[in-house]
Amino acid sequence: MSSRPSSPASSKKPATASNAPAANFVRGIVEADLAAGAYASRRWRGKPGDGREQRAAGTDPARIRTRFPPEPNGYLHIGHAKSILLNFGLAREFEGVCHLRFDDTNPTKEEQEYVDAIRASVEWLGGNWGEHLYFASDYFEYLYRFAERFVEHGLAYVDSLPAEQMRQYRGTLTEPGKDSPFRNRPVAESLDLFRRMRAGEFADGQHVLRLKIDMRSPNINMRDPVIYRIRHAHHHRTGDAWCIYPLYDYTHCISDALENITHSVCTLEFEDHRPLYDWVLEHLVEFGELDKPLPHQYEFARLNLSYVVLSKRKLIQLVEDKHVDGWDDPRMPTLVGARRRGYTPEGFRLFAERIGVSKSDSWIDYGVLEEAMRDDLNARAERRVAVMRPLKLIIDNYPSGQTEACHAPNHPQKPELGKRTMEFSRELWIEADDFMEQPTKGYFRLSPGAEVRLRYAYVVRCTGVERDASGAIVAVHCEYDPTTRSGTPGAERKVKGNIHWLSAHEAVPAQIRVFDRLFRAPFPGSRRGREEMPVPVVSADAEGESEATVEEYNWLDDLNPDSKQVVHAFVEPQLRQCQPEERFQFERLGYFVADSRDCTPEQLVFNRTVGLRDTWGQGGKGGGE
RNA sequence: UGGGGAGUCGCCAAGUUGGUUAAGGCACCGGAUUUUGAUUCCGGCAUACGAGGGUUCGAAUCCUUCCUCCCCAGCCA
Repeated sequence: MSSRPSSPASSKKPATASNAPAANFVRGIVEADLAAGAYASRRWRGKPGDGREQRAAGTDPARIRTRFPPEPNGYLHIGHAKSILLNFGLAREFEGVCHLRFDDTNPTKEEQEYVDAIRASVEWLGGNWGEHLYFASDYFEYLYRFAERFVEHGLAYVDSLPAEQMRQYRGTLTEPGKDSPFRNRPVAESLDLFRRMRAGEFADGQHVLRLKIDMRSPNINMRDPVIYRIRHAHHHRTGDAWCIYPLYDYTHCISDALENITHSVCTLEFEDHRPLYDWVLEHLVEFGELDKPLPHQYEFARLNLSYVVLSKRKLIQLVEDKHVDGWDDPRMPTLVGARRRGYTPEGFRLFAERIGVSKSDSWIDYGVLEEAMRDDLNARAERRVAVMRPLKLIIDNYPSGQTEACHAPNHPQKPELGKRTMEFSRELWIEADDFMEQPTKGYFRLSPGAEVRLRYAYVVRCTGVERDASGAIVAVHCEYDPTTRSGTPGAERKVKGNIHWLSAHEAVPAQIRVFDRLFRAPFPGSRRGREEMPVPVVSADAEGESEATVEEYNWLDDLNPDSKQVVHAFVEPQLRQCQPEERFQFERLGYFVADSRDCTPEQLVFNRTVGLRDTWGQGGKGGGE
């Protein structure tokens, strides 16, 4: 970029993300596959099916098929947004289809409530799965039948080793495992046992079905992975029809194949599972159960965001220990939380486009997400006026009782959005931050003797302040210059300071909830990124999803005690007509959204989505607040 | 010390059949517009591609040694 090609045209910014997607390795793979016609021969009968069922049908109209496969055991979060946008984005970009598939093979963890919440969040983000809403539990019969095939071919066996012993037989990262004594159980016996497992003759944990691969493989996933376990548990969709449930590695690849998925995109930690994914599918082709071309798995780096925790365990703890007000608390990194906060699907799309997709573990600064939201909101949100910390301003030379209409554009760059009217009068509310009795250097708002423009109205000069008995300022006095009214030739008069205001007689009270990051450290629980680490190392559970931080002390110690403030503000009267979830920019303050739960015409409640960029105080806190 | 991955500007990230001056975004720094200290605009911003060797007329791209980080030992996904 330091170099400057001679071509003048190239000095212009390229097209925006939306119409010129950035290159990434997954797109590259899809393009190459398409160019080679790798998936052109696939047949599709209109719904998932095995090789024989698809074989009879016509060509698959979808050029590629991807899928977003959540387990319905919790709420989706910002990390999932990356995956959703990638998978649905690829489908849209390449004339394909993206399926929404619930990976519901563990009945003890999954609930209908979560499938509903997940559907709503994916839909909100713009994921359009059309007819293609599927459940791994829809494939239980196929999975069972295929499992019998593996047993029949001598490639699976029922193991009766207790869990603890099985672990010992598995070996370690550096030592090979050894064969289970049940490994060479006769096919007929395994088949009989497996059928009786299904029939419910055994207790949980008594037997499992394992693939027979290689106990000495350096890849632990290939050391005879368990593919079925006994669980006498009620499943949210299949009820009590089954008491044996297939495991992820066995289920996922087959589900992909049954659904004609071409590109199965998942996160990095599954790289080691890919050989197993291929092993299972290749054998099913040999058995005649599936046809080629087979789906392929590709892995990308999951999202890590500074100042945010995304592990399920931590999110649950935040909610259960009441550090937040629920899963949709605007401070939560859940999609329901982000939505309530006022974040937009379009903002997420912009964000996803900016961070890209690669295989290197990376940490995205939270500011990148905020900037993406600002960019989206700036372009779309109508402007309104709110005064968050009201201070009375009295215009001594303006007749008491007189009012006049001022006109404020709803959007400075979009005149077609029209204007709204604000009543100007003698007594106004201004932002307490917009007055300083003893201004610091560089401050160009109101101070004794200083001039400032009241946006869309007049230039005023501060003449003094009024105090109460304790000496606290209760009002600021000023005089206006009648020749400077906005929209008249006199408005040419330029003053540097430009502040917003609300007429005291028409200002409407409103509650505004101001949120800051939930954590004050960039990597909660880690010493990284902190100048001082006085906190001693505390325990960290071994549990947790793979989140890239090593926990060196209690992550809860990094909670930001001031992440939520409730202020009693005033807003302009037309806001009484706002709809839940309607978004605005409150001029000079930031972007706000009418709270989806609590905002009513009688009691207005707004959430601050994100502040405006503030280069004055230079620093995250900004000049305001 | 087994296997699988990754290391390109402060943060992301293109680029890898080797070929003149290493895309782009975000951040940052200037400057111009501006009735939001916002937006917009214009300009700047890696002799450098984890480190060391080597091959070559020429390497981020090939070879080699080394270093660092991430993932894997659930009857979770």
